[in-house]
Amino acid sequence: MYDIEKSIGFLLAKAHQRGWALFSEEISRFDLTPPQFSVLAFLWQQDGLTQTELSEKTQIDRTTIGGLLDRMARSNLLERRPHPQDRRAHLVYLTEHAWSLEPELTCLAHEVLDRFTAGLSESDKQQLRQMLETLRGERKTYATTAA
Amino acid sequence: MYDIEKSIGFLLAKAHQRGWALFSEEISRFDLTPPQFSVLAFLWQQDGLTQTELSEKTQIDRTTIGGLLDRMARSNLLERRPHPQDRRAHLVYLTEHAWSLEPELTCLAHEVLDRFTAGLSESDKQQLRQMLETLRGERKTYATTAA
DNA sequence: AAGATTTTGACAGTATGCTGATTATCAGTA
DNA sequence: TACTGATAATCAGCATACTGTCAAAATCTT
Repeated sequence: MYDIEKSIGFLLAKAHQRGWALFSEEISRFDLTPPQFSVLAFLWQQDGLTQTELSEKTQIDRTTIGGLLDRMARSNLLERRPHPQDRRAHLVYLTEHAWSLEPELTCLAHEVLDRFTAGLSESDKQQLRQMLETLRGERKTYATTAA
Repeated sequence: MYDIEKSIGFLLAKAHQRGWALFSEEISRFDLTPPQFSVLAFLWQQDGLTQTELSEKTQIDRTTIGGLLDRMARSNLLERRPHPQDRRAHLVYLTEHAWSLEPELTCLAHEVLDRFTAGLSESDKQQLRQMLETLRGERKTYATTAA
């Protein structure tokens, strides 16, 4: 017997599904999707990365992030500039428009997250974060500009 | 500032991503995907459901489960039979082949889950299950044959 | 019974997310 | 310098997952 309803894999998928749905509903008016918001959030921290670097930071597959950046460029959120030293690579930069959205979207993301996790206490949330980090697995650490 | 790396939504997505990858790797030799395994697990519990009932139980979108069942039928895992009372509906039944896979796949799923959650204690896992249930949100309860 | 509403499943369209192959370029080596 | 291997990004192909639309059939209402 396999009680799928009790399986952490299944529950993870369904919790993720609900989080995605809640967040999608809120950010769709900005023509954004949850992964696109993630990319924005990483680029707000640091701009001018290659697609491969962005792929490693966001843990989004190289081939997936290609199309994702295409759509974000089409929405005037970012642009690709040639890499000065490497003609194979592109550097990804946010547009003024993307920068201007930062305060509002940051606030919105916090609100939605609070609503999503309304059933959990602060210590629950901290424990959950740690457990999810554990499940996420060990990853290479990447040098940050400001260590 | 939005620290996306600490966001429960983001961590949920990445933990889910890793669980999916681990499980995929193991069940791909059965030509199965994680959602397809979920459908199997629900059908092992109860057979002969309509697509809509199955969609509600598995929390997989009506339109998504259509194609999913197509592919599973193509792999000789299930078949659709006409509903005796409702000519719009189909009843989904597992094949002998699907039934024969139950012991092996159940065992494999437990193994992979144990490996996935190796970093967590038993009480951690129980807490995590409860928190994920909370995040998953309240759902309608469906009558089961054996209440 | 006749008309309105709902439900079931299909289809089109779009976005993620992956594998595998390909092209262009870079870097190291004989 | 020419060859070899590695790397950056794209493309094709497939499987989820959702929205919206539709036809057929069931159900409710009058």
